[in-house]
Amino acid sequence: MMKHDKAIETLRLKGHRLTPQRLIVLSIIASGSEASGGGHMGVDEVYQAAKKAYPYMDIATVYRTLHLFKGLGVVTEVAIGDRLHFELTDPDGHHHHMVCRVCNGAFNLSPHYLAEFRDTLNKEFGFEPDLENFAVSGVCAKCQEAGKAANNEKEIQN
Amino acid sequence: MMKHDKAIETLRLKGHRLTPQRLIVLSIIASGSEASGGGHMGVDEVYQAAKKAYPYMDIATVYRTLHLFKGLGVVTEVAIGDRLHFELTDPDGHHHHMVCRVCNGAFNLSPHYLAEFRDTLNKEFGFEPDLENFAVSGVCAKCQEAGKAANNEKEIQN
DNA sequence: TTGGTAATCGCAAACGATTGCAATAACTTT
DNA sequence: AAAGTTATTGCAATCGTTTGCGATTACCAA
Repeated sequence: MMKHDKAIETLRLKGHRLTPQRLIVLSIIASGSEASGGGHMGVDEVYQAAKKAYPYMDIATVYRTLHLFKGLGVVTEVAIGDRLHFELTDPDGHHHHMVCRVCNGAFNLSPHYLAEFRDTLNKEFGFEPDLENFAVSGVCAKCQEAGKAANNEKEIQN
Repeated sequence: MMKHDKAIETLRLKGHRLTPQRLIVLSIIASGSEASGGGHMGVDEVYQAAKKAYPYMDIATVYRTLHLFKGLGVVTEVAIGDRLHFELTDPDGHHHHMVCRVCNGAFNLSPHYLAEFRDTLNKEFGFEPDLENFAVSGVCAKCQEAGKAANNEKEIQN
């Protein structure tokens, strides 16, 4: 609710128009983030929900709107298993993601784990990394366990 | 030359067929990596070169071949400005990349800068990150300078 | 309240990348 | 050397995403 209104204010201030399409996409992302417990929403998920509220909604408009919101910092883009997902930007400071390549789960990662890495790249190479929207791919603890179990079964069968 | 032959051997051993298409793609990647000084090659770059040597070559075959090589560890995939690039895998140990989002330049990054990061994720979250093929996006030192200069000019004009 | 104008939209085409399928060709076996 | 098996290919369709374009519409000024 709070973030929602703030986002609308941001749109106005930067001279963007308040179209029904934008308001719908915004409210969907906002509700989605609440509903699924800090959940990211896939683009098609947003599109399907938006079409229900506004049947003429086009997928291109969804993409353009999400990119606009991303540029305004209203929304954060997360690449999950090479699809794009979006969530309301966390107002209490950005967080990053660990994305499991097996179950596609996304886990939050506090920025402090990256601060040192950024400092090193800065000092050693003068390179300024984009860490506002950082995601590491990998395998989460659960899927590592599941993987081990599966391997054991294979060994038994052989 | 060395790596080239080794790659062919790897193909054989894993039971993959030695087709002209695969040999052509391999030699293109090998020469490309030599030519442009450790350079990555874009997929279309590989495709165009391959078509000259073998006019029936299809872009789908190039993608399939590159993915096969990637799976065999012969070739390393690098995402540069959201296009895929490929290079012969460095036999002296993997290296990572810093990719400049302004000039699309790619700079090598020794794995030791990531070792600590991996350890932390492992211990704190049980998360095993994929760092074999890691690239950070950001802005390189040169483009930061250029950016500052451009901003100064703007200020003068206003 | 009305009209002007520029941002935004829906549509369709195009992008880079992937995939299904029937035809082909590399390897194995004899 | 010839035939059989099956991985691999070329082609075309499809995926998710982006872009060009003419039509629409949100906003501002009169």
